Amino acid sequence: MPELPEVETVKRGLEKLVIGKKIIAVSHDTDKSFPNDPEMVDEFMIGARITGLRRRGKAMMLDLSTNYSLVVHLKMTGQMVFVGKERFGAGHPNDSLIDSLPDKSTRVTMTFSDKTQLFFNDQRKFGWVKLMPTAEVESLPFFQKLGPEPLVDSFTSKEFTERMKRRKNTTVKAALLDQSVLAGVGNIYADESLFTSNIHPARRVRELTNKQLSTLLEEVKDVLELSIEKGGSTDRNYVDAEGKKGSYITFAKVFRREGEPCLVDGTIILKSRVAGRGTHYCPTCQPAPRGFK
DNA sequence: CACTTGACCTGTCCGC
DNA sequence: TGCGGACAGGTCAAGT
Repeated sequence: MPELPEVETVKRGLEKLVIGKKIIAVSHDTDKSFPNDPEMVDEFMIGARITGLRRRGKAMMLDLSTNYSLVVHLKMTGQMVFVGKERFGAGHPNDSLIDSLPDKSTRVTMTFSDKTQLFFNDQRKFGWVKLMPTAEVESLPFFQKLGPEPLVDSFTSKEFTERMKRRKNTTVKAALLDQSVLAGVGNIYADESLFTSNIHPARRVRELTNKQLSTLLEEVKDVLELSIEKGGSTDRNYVDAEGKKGSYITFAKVFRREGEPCLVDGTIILKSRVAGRGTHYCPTCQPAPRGFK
């Protein structure tokens, strides 16, 4: 679920809410979500203050005053939601997700010295929160394999093209979703950027021109930036650090618009399966390769 | 090595 | 209403 813009939105929200707070208690329901040695937690997490937040790809780090960090991956259904002192209470006209936390999807609960709390909720239990020395974070296999950040200025279309061409025999959609090529693009923004690039998702990377690939990178950057502006996409589960939904999905041109008219030429948007994922496209704006069913 | 597929989980939706 | 199956935004292991 959460791709780069969603994780970035959560990170920015948490920066305003939890920096400087002191953790006085932590609990979890399954070790899968919080795979940490209890002694390490006691020594380096309890009593620590949160000093900063970082994002890398779709992962997020909460740095602690002990020189340890909490590395968080939300995977498909993870949420990091802060609950401050003001709650309306369930059933109140202004209630929201935060009024019912913790709930049955709560995997990790952190309590701060001012009695506010941070919840890691994750319906499907794919996500995790790992405590480790800050200096060791980048040695995790996940970060070792991770490609460059698309939104940093130093990332050029030349480098993007070279990296995409390492996957020249696969579909362009599979290459975009490959986090070792580029960090942070998931299913929504792959479909959206391929649409605005007029490239069919099932095209092989090897048949794309350098011009098409540099256009694709520009479209990837644009769609990620627009989505960050809109607070991310809420298709089902995603919420920001305050439990609020993102609005990008209402700007999506193809994602979840199957059966509706293309906003460019009115052709009905189709959905099929490419790279093992539900894939949305306009059959006239994005002509299919030969043999595509 | 490059590439594809299934597994990890829970919940929801759709057809019968 | 209930039941079975397909599907959901991500990654990883194991297969060819």
